Amino acid sequence: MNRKATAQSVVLSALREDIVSGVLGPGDQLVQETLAERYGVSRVPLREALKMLESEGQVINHPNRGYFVAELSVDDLREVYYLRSLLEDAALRQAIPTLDDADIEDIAALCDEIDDAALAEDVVLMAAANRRFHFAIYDAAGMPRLSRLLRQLWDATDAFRALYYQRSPNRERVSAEHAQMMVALRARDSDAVVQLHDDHRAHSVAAVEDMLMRHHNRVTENDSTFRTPARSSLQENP
Amino acid sequence: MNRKATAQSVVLSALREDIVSGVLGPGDQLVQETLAERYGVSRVPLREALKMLESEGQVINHPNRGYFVAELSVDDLREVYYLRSLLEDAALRQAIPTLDDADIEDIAALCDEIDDAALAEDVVLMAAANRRFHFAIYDAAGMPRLSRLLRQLWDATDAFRALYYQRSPNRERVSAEHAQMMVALRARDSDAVVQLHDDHRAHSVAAVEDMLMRHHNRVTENDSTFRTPARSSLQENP
DNA sequence: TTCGTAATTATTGGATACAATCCTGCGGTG
DNA sequence: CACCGCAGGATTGTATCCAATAATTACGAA
Repeated sequence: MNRKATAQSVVLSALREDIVSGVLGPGDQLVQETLAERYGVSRVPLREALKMLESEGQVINHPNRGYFVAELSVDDLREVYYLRSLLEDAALRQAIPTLDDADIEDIAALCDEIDDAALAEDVVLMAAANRRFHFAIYDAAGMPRLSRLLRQLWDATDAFRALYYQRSPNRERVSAEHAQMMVALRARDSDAVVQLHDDHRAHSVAAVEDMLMRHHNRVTENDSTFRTPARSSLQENP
Repeated sequence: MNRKATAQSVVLSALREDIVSGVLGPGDQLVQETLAERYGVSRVPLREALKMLESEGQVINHPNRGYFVAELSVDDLREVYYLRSLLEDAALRQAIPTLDDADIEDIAALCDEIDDAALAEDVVLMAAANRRFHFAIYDAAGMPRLSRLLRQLWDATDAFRALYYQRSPNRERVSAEHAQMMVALRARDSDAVVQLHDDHRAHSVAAVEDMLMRHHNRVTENDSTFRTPARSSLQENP
C-alpha cells in the first residue's frame, strides 16, 4: 500500500517530465496559474516544486516577474560537460572494480532497454533508459552526493537531449558506443571504459551543441517579440 | 535604493546563517510555525526557503513529518571532501594563470580579513571571510556552475566549520597555511598552490571529522529521547 | 510622431484558513 | 504486563484570498 505522494513531489516530477520532453522549452515563462491548473493543484505546491528546480538551476526566478525555463549558453554547455568529465571519470574508476557479474548483467539489461527504445523510436523512453544505464554505473561508486551532483549536471542539458535523440544517426551511434563500453566493462578494463565513455561524451556534447545553435537561431529569428531578459544580474550581494 | 527583497530570500539567508552559526544544529527539527514566527513571516515563504535548502542537501524533508537539519555521517564528510578535492583542484588550475597582480592583491586583502577575524576571535566572521577568500580564487576560474557546486559542498559542512573555528589552534594553523598559499600564488606556481591547498583541506577534514565524532557522542549520550528517524527510507519509488 | 507619464491589467508574493497526516497517551483486552 | 485500537492534539500540506509589483496600454504634451 503506497501512501499518497504529496502534491509538490507529483508536480516536481511532472515539471521535470515536461522539461525533458520539450513541452516546456528553454526560455519559456512558467505562469503559475496556468501550470497549477494543468497539474490540478493550487499554486503553493507548484511554487515549492519550482523552488527546487530553481536551486538545481533548471529554472530561473526573477523576483516579481516569474519563473523561466533556464536557457543554456554554449559556454554553459561546455562547462557542464567539462564538470561531468571530471566527476564521471572519478565515478567510473571507483565503481568498476566493485561490480560483480550480476551487476554487469543488470547494466547490460539496461543497455538493451535503450536499444529497444531506439528501435521503437520512442525518444522520451530512450532518454530515460539512457539515464538509468549510465547512472547504474555511477551509482555503483557508492557516493550518493556524487550521484546527486551528476544528476544535476545531466538535468541541466535534458531539455536538449530530447531533441538530440530525435535524429536517428545519433540514436545509432549511441547504441554502438554503449555496446563497446559493455565489452570493456565485462573485461573490467577501467581505463578502456573511461576512454570510451569520454569519447561518448565528446560526441554527445558536439551534437547537443549543434542542437543548441539551432535552438538559438530558432528563437532569435522567429519570435523576437518577447524573450527572457538575458541572464544578467546573477549576483547581487552586499 | 535597493528594492525590497522578497521574504523567501531573507528567510533563506537567515536559515543559512542560523545553520552555520549552530543556532540550528544537525538533526534538529525545523518546526515551521516556530521559525516563521521567529523570522516574522508566514509559513509559505519559509517553506519555499526550506525547499531550496532541501535540494541543496542542507535540510531533509520527511513528508508529513517535517524538515530536519541534515546530519553528516563520517562517510558523507569524506565524500564531500573528496569531491571538493576533485573540483577545487580543477578550479585552481583554471584560475591561477588568469590572475593579474590586482586580483592577487584583492585576494591577499581577503586573507588579511580572516586573520583579523581570527585575532578578534569572531568565529562567524572568520568563517565568512574564509569563504570569501577561497571562493575569490575558485570564482576566478570563470565557471559559474563549478562555483555553484563548490558552494553546495561547502554548505554541507558549514554546520561543523563553526565548531572547528572555535578552537584557537585551528585558527592559527589556518592562518599559517593561507600565508603559505599566498606566497605560492604570488609566484603563480599552480602546482605548489594546489599542493598546499590539498594539504590545507586534508587538515580541515581531519579536524572536522573530530568535531563530527564529538557531535555524535553528544547527541547519543545526552538526549537519546527524540532524534531524526535515522536516514533510512531515502528512496521509495514505484 | 515621439517621448514621458498615468491608469489598467496580469501575475507574482504572502497571509490566513482549512484539511490531512502523524505522534501521543489513554484505556481496554488478552 | 504486553499489546493493540482509538481519540485528542500538534504539525504539516494545500487551497483560497488579499496585497504588492511589474508589464501594458492609453493619453497628452513637446
